[in-house]
Amino acid sequence: MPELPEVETVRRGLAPYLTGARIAAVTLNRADLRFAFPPELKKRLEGETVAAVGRRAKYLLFSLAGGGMVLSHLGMTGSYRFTHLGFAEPTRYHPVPGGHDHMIWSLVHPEHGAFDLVYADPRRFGFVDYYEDAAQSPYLAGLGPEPLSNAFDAPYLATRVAGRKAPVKTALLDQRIVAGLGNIYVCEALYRAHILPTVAAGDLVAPDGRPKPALEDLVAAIRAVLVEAIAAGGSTLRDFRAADGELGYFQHSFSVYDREGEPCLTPGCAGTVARLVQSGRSTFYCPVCQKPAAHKRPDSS
DNA sequence: ACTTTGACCTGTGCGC
DNA sequence: TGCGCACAGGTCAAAG
Repeated sequence: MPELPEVETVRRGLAPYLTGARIAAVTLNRADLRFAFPPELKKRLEGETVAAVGRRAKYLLFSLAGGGMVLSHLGMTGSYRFTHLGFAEPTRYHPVPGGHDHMIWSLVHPEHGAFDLVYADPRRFGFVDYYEDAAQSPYLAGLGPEPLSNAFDAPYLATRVAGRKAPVKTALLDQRIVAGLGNIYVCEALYRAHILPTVAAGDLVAPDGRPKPALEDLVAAIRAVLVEAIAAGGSTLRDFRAADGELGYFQHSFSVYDREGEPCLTPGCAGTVARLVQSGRSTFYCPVCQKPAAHKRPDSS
């Protein structure tokens, strides 16, 4: 479910309540998610204070005042929510047996009082890990740059995909090349840049190693879709605060994703959105206005 | 070294 | 209304 914008939205929802909160108790309702909970997790967290809530790629990073760090990945169906926020009296949340509320932090915040943070994950593709030092996490090692950072630009991307025959769709899903994109936003970015998902990634690079204009378009499109999606997620945070709801999912409208058979939304394009399978994942695209890499932009001469 | 395929799980929506 | 099947936003390990 969650790609970079969703995880960032979760982070922004959690941060105001978690930062400065003391973790009074940790409840684990099963031994594992995708992987086993670290054996020391409960002991290390109880009594600690959350210093910051960060994000890297699709990972949430809870930094503790004592120096440790909790890393959390939401998998496909993971979500966080608060219960009892704003209640005058501390009230413990008791999950339904057999449900999907796998981890609960009972928190006390100087401003917000006592409340619970609940992690739910029906498919259990998510996981939680703990490190004394963030640098120890193998999940963070080897990740590509954040797509919204200055380190991610067309020349960088050109160096990473030069000579690669893999489809550009596949390359963009590779977290070592760029970190945080998933199936939806890759489809959306390729659509915006008018690039066919099946194009070999290396075809976006000129023989001299510099990015072709199409690759520059692609980088700009990636940035734009992410920025817009984060902005859309931000609007759901108001609802979340008001409704004590779930963090991890928000309604967002997509231009091509999951629109197979519907008309292409590009102005003047008469195409119909098509679906194909690449590396076992659905790709949605417009076969009319998305072109091979060699195409020239309308404004180029 | 590279790329593709299966596996991990449960829930949902569709066609029959 | 029920049943079976295809499919789901991610990642890792194994197989080609």
